[in-house]
Amino acid sequence: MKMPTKGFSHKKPTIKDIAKLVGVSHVAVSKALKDAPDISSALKEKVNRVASEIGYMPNASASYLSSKNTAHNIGMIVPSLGADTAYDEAFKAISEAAAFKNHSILLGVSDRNRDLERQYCRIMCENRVGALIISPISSEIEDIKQICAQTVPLIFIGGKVDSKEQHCVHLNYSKSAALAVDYLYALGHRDIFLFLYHPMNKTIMQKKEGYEKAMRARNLTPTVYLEGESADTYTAGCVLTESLIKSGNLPTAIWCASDLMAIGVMDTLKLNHFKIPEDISVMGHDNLPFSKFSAYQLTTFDVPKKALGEAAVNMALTIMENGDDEERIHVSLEALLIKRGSTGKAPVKIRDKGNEI
Amino acid sequence: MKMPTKGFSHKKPTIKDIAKLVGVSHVAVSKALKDAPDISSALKEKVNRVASEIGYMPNASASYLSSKNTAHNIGMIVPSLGADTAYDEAFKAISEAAAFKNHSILLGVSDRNRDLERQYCRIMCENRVGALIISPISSEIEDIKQICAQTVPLIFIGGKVDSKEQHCVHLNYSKSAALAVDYLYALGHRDIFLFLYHPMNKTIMQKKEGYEKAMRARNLTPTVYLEGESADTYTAGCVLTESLIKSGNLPTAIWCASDLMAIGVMDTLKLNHFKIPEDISVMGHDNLPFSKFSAYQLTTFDVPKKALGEAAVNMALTIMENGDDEERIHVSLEALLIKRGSTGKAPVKIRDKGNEI
DNA sequence: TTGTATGCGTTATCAA
DNA sequence: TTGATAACGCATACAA
Repeated sequence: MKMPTKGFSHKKPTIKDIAKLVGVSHVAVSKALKDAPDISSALKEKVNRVASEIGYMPNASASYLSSKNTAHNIGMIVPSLGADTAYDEAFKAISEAAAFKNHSILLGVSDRNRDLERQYCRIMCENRVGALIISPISSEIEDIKQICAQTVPLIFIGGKVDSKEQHCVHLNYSKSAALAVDYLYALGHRDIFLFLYHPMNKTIMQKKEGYEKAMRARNLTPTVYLEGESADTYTAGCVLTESLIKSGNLPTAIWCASDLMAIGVMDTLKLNHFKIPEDISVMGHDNLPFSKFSAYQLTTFDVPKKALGEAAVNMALTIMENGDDEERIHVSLEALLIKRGSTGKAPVKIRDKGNEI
Repeated sequence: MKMPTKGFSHKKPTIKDIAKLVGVSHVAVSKALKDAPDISSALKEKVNRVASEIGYMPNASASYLSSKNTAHNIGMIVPSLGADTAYDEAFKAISEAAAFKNHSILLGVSDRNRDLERQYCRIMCENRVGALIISPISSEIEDIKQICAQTVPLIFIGGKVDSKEQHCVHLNYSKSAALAVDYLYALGHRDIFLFLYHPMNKTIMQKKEGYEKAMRARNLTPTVYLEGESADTYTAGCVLTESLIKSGNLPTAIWCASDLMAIGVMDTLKLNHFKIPEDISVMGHDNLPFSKFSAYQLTTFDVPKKALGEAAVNMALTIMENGDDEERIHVSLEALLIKRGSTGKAPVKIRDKGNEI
């Protein structure tokens, strides 16, 4: 029989211990601790005093098990947390709102690994989180739905899922595409390329289709390049740009599917003595923290990360309080164009030979 | 009586349901599910088949309540997750190792708010995490210790706590200071400033003292500037640099306590037509993702974030498996100098009037 | 205003 | 190899 010196995983005081010390039943203590209306304030005071004296700490597992209606945690699964995404901000919004109601967040980073994502789903289910906020790594969500069915309500966030059959906070990326082409066209650009990366999920497809549609609507030829993986779009931007420079096939404007990719493009252009935006305009997407640095001044789209988190956590809390009824909640958010110094008027020589009507 | 259509927070299958269907006691099912040696493989197979058929999902709360020795989660509290820190990487290392053992991470972001930090400590305790990995916002950890005492073992990470009485993975920042001065001195710099920000916690103090000691050891005069807050060190870097430019009091090299601050410094210098590193060298600390961008090429210190997370999670898992014995575990990590283009030889005119012996 | 009895889902102990 | 029973800490319905 092991007896840890520090007393962990050993005997923590329970409401029964308090009950003994105060001289009442553990039921009275339970009620007193949660400030029930049918307990005398004298007893409440006594109970609370003794509780803090002996270092009583409620046991969330026991509480949950006993009263089945109140889950104590919220789950969240994201593909990444690092510089390439902005889920840290969404997490902060979620976590803060949850902490306010004494819930905590179980966070899993799937690292764009399907097996890990499923593993986290299972963990969340076993922990009976009140809701699982998930930005899936793919639009194929059948396996996720199957794992969590009947156990945990799902809230999908991000650009990959936009179904009326699921709760979701959806980011509309096709709108970004329309705005990007609009903006560059107004600056005189006719030769606009789009840089994408693998995998070709719904997020990327929306940008691609939105871009192609907007270009064709103006009688312009869409040109799409695809390179690299979502885990390292910076390098993809560098590689693409270098090959374009070599082939002498540069447009007057490049829109990149991610800020990091745009940074790679700008770095490569500058190394090759191109001026931004005088020679070429560059745009990104996501408004990541470094985009505003004066060395880049990247024109980009701000995705409302905080609003995303807030919408999601509100859904989660609603579900946890009122149950998950038939009706699916659906929130749609759009990115906002942030104009900075990386974009400017199209260079004159190019504009002259452009296909203006 | 509410009956949620989707069946959440309602009746999930339990081992008793499996027991009924298979025709054995729930105890046999419990054992079968965990592959106990004293159960026939025939029964195991049957049980597992039925379990997956009816969508059985273990209940971690019940499991924990029953067998007190195995906590199922690990807690983690950090001051921030965003671009100004690098805890996302540490988190990933921790989370991955934990998921491997079917543990999940309860994450709290204190946002450098003391009340929130305490709130999260309480939540972690109520959830009975097996260990709490915390990077406290201050070196004053008495309140944290008091809240968690007897309930949750603490593992301190980062530069703020370096006590033999606590488990900790400590980052030694004074070593960085020595290396920074060493390196700049070897490049010919004699006029080296240190830029710091509030609050003056242990992390900052280590850099300050290490720097001053190293400078004095070379008969150089230490010059320390203090500006802004940890939440926005970029602006602090800009402000400090502008005022130095105005007063014409620029050194040949500046070492900043954070990369973000160094970026602010570089941006401001470049806006004022200073060349880096020809006119002035700039160094940072932390090797954040943007430091390597070719527009900055920031010489900095890489703090071993992954190693930090790995050391911490190993401690946590050890404690969860073997209990928390008397002996405190102590790991010390040092940052590694990353030489890039933002530092170079001291400008000649300055070197001539420098105080060389 | 307080107490008794019962149950939540699982594991541990011991007996069969 | 399996099963009956008790226990984990707390909350609820109902009784006192």
